Amino acid sequence: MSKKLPYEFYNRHVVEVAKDLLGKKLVFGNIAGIITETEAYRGFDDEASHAFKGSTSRSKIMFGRAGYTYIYMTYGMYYCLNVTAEDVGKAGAVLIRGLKLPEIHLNGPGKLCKYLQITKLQNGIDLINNNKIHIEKGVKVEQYTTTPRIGIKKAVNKPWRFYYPA
DNA sequence: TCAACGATCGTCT
DNA sequence: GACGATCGTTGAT
Repeated sequence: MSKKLPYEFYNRHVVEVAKDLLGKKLVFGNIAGIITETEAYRGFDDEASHAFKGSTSRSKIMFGRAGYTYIYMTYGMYYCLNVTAEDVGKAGAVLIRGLKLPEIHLNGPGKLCKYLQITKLQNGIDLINNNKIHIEKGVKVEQYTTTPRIGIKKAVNKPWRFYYPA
């Protein structure tokens, strides 16, 4: 039996998906860790989202099916790992900002992708039907903290960042 | 074609 | 607390 999270987990409001991803187990090839920090980005009603102004060659994956990787380069130096959410036509993505590994706690999306060797080659991977790269049921999260998102200049008041002490 | 900008991070003050 | 590195994406010519 598979422990992979089903399509129904991702095909919900992106804020709900972001909260529920806390404590889940991200499997990325030979590396696996617990997700400790996420941020939600939503099309149309979220000015800070890449998808706010509609679908582009970069953001079109956010408008597609839920449960896919969305990876992009930022500041010319770092990649960021996202997981798409919500139904086809409704853009949504959850930025994975923190990951707890047995040997190290990765804080920050750039460091996380550097450590996991994530590049845009891994963009658009189906997490529901992939045995190397997917997300599984993890640990129970007793409580978590909600704050505004980090590193953006638009929609700074939206409390769509979630994390818990690991 | 081209110029401005950015969901970051390490380093310097 | 402030700043520079570095380059793909975007929207304007």
